[in-house]
Amino acid sequence: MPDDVGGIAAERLKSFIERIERLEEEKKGIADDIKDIYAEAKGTGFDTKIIRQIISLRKRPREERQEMEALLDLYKQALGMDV
Amino acid sequence: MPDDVGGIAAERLKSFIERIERLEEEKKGIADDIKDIYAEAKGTGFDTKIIRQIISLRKRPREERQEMEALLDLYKQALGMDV
Amino acid sequence: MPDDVGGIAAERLKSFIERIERLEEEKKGIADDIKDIYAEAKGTGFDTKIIRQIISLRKRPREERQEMEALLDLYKQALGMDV
Amino acid sequence: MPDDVGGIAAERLKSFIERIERLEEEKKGIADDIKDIYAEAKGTGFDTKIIRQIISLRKRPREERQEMEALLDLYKQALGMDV
DNA sequence: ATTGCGGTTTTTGCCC
DNA sequence: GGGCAAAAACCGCAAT
Repeated sequence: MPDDVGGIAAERLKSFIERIERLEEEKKGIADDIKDIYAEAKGTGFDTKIIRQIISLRKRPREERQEMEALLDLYKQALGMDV
Repeated sequence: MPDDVGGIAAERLKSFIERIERLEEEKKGIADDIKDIYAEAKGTGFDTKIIRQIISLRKRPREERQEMEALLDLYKQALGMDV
Repeated sequence: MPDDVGGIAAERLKSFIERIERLEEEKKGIADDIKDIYAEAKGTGFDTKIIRQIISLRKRPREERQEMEALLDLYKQALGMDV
Repeated sequence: MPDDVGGIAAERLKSFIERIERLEEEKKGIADDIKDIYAEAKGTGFDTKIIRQIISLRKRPREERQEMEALLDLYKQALGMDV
């Protein structure tokens, strides 16, 4: 562990932190852009919640999705909920 | 809500989603870059948990100042001082 | 607006705040109990994520649920996703 | 995973869910009580937003102290001081 | 009255 | 798998 605070380790630490902070700002900028698009979509009449669902679904492998649905059905059945 | 699925609304929807997905990829790319830096820092011997704490602490003062200002404004408002 | 800080208004404010804080503690206690049950269910082999979905579904009126599903299908269709 | 839907697992699942739902109702009840107090405070002339801020500020020091202690521990750890 | 916004709580994903 | 940070859903408020 670099413990010579006055030496090079402190510099490195500072550098790491600043690089991370810089990237986090960029990340935040993009997040804001995404938010803008959702707002625009909403303004056009779309339901943003559904859009989020779609995007979420497109991320997951179809197989996994079906597995979760199957499990959900199973639980519903066990509870006597309408199948 | 645009319900002519085959028409222009579908195109718009597709466009929105693709724009969002594109930006999310970018965002993920940056998140990965950040991860890499943490890995590098760890490889250099730093404790990433501490680095996270430091970054969090550095972020807080910024937010906190804004919050305090907001509270001050609220007090002014509550006291009937012109805003 | 009660602005006589030294008078009864300050007392009332204090009282409100303490009552709220007391209730928030209770609320947190219950939230912890809920967490415990999820943990127990998980320990018994259940999938907590699905349980959460079930509970969420049981909260919503069936009609509303179907509406959302219909909208989701519509969007999927518009995007050419497997229907 | 217990898959004998008709058997005891279904009973257990049902039991877990009902216990959770019961507690969530209680929690909601308390949340409503809190809401009522805010309403009462508002009716008395107080600004609820300010009250929320105050409660939030009062909560913070508690959490912050714990956080600082945790950070201190981390530093000790990072410096190789026996934990 | 309706809708957008801010803040709070809940859920999800991630790293260890 | 358990704890922690980020994202999303939810709710009350305000402004129009």
